[in-house]
Amino acid sequence: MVKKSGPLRTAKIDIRDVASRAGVSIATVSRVMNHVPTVDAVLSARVWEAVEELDYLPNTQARALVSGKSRLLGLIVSEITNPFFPELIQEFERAAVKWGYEILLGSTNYEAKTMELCARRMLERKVDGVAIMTFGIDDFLLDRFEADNVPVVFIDPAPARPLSSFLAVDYYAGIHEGVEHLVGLGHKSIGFISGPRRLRSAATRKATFLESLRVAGLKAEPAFIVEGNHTLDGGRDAMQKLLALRKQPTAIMCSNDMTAIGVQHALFEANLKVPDDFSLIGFDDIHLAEYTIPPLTTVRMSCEDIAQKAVENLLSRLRGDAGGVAAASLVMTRLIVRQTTGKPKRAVRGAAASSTKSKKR
Amino acid sequence: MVKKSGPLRTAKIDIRDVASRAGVSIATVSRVMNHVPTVDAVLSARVWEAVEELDYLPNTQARALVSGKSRLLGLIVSEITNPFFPELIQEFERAAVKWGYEILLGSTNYEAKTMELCARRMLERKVDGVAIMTFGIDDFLLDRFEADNVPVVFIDPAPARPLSSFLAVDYYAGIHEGVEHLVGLGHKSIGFISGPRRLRSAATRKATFLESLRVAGLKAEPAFIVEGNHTLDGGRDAMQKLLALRKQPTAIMCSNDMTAIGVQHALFEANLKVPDDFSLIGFDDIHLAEYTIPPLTTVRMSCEDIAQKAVENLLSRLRGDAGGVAAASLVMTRLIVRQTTGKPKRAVRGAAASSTKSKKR
DNA sequence: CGGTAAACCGTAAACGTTTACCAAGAAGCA
DNA sequence: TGCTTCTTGGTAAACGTTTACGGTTTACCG
Repeated sequence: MVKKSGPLRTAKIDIRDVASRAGVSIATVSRVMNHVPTVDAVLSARVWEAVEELDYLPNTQARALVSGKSRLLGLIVSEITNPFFPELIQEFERAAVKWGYEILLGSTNYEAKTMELCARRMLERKVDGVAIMTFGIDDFLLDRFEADNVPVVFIDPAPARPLSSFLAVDYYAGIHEGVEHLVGLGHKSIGFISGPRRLRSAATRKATFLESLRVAGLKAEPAFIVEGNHTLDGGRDAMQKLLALRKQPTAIMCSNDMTAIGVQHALFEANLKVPDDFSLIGFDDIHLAEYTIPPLTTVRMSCEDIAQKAVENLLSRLRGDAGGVAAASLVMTRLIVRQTTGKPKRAVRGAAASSTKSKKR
Repeated sequence: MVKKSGPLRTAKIDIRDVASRAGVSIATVSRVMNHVPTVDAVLSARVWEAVEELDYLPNTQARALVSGKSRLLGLIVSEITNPFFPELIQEFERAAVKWGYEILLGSTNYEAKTMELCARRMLERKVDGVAIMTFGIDDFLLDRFEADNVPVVFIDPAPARPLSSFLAVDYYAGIHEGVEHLVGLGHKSIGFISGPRRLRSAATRKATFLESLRVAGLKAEPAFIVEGNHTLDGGRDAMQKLLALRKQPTAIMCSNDMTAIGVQHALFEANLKVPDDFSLIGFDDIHLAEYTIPPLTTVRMSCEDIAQKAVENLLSRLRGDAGGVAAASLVMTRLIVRQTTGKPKRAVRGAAASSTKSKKR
């Protein structure tokens, strides 16, 4: 507010300006700014006053250069354009700032080349830790992180390495619940649209689905398992493949919600109804899932949970709590029943029309 | 690849290591890394070789500290969770990396306090320029950017200031096209669901809508103009308000696509059909718009265009091409007709059922 | 009242680059 | 051959912080 501090110099003000205005040394200013407790209260007050008056902002790069800590956390995701990730990013950032960290974002678009670029940026900007929320990473990149002593956390099991750790997701709970729900409704042939092959978590989801089928006493029809890529287009295309089949499943589970929305669209174009003609279950429970028409039954995986656990994991290792290699934290999943699941057509006995109306929330 | 370089030192390698391995001075290494042309080809080759062998990555913060350029562009958006922004961000980043820049992301969530924090981060990290793609910013923050000599670009007209500039969006073209389309179908009372009041671009969209109505010879019914907030929930709530009205519009235009999707949901819940009971037009044309059920008629505003123009604007001013205050570049909008618009119920003469089927793409 | 310990603060040396300036060698010209 | 002019590489001084170290003051105890 005080403007008398001079002729509004265009030159940026630094710690020396603050020091001289407060009548102390730069070391003291630094200590005050870093909340070092051993500085006298009156000096501290003078410093803060000077900081206010001069609108002083410390230079992050100088700080990072000498201290060796950037207070930056890297976050590498698959595709920022898939709504699941913005939700994740938001939570991750929230968790990070709570501890005084900022985030550096990277999006791989499922390309190894881009992943390498992202990793390189993270290294160059000297992030203190990295969360990798997409497919696996080449070993030589992990070597680099290790060489620079930066901890890494993955989603889903990753190769055991000195500085890397992972978050375990209990896919089984939710997915199993999903097929049980379908079986309970009378479905006997259930299709699955997977994610991109390279994405580890997608592979796990598919394997878990297969396992659930087995447990439920159904056997998998290979033709009903088709590969998607976690996008709207991929879901649409995959469903079209399924529709081209002679014999078709009566229900479809999808590796993520975007795929399911693509499926809904394919069905709409084919003039088919959900859940009358096909039952549909997604995965992730993005906010949008509540808003599709009809609202999507899906498996919820809390991205808040994931984000929090990821940064906690990273930070605890930064504090030297070590351990870390094994992941203690388990992320839960569970089924959210909305309106894309119903009895299969062929199984319908009497009350055919009423199945659409069951608005479970 | 070559591992003989020593016992895999955990210490990070710096420019000195490269220099000594290549048998040159650090100045030469620096020159090589920065592609300064006056360095001898054979030395240059030796340096690159050493860089390869040592996996050397320059320290960005040291670089930035001394050169005064961070090669970082700030991007402040409203809400990362609104799919329009990820698409924007992706394009912005693409454009930035093309010129060797990286981006620092900030999301305000429509809160002035958060905006201030974002701006502060940008300043601290010493971004070379900032694009502000959300509501206006407090003057004192602009002062800070000016004091630090960092150029700013806004979307939509902003106060004229030495270092700030803006992108002009031709809202009128698309929105006018939208109401003309509706009028052509026979609609006479058209409602509008706006964005958050504080968002300048939202205010402009609403004003433009009103202007288009006037031009079309219709008069605005105040009760049909309701405030949303550019989210799914906001759209749903706003539509519920409209549905509670005694007399209702036959068509609704929305300030963005998320709002329109919320509206579709509200209509679905009320067991009303689009476009039979209500025609609906969105704004933005996010990728998802093609996938709603039915697919959304909307006004396209190319975020690729916006992103490219924003970084070009920033970079040209960084290069000192100056000028800049006035925005030469105009971003166009145009209507994309899909399946949420049709004749109003009351105006339907004979072929009522067929209107749904007109699949224009 | 003298001496020791504790509490604070300032000086200066890092941190890893870029870059202005200078020196040395090569090449061209008389 | 000797002098000038390029060319090219190296030396060293920044950049804005943090922090180890040492020095000065104050407090406390005998």
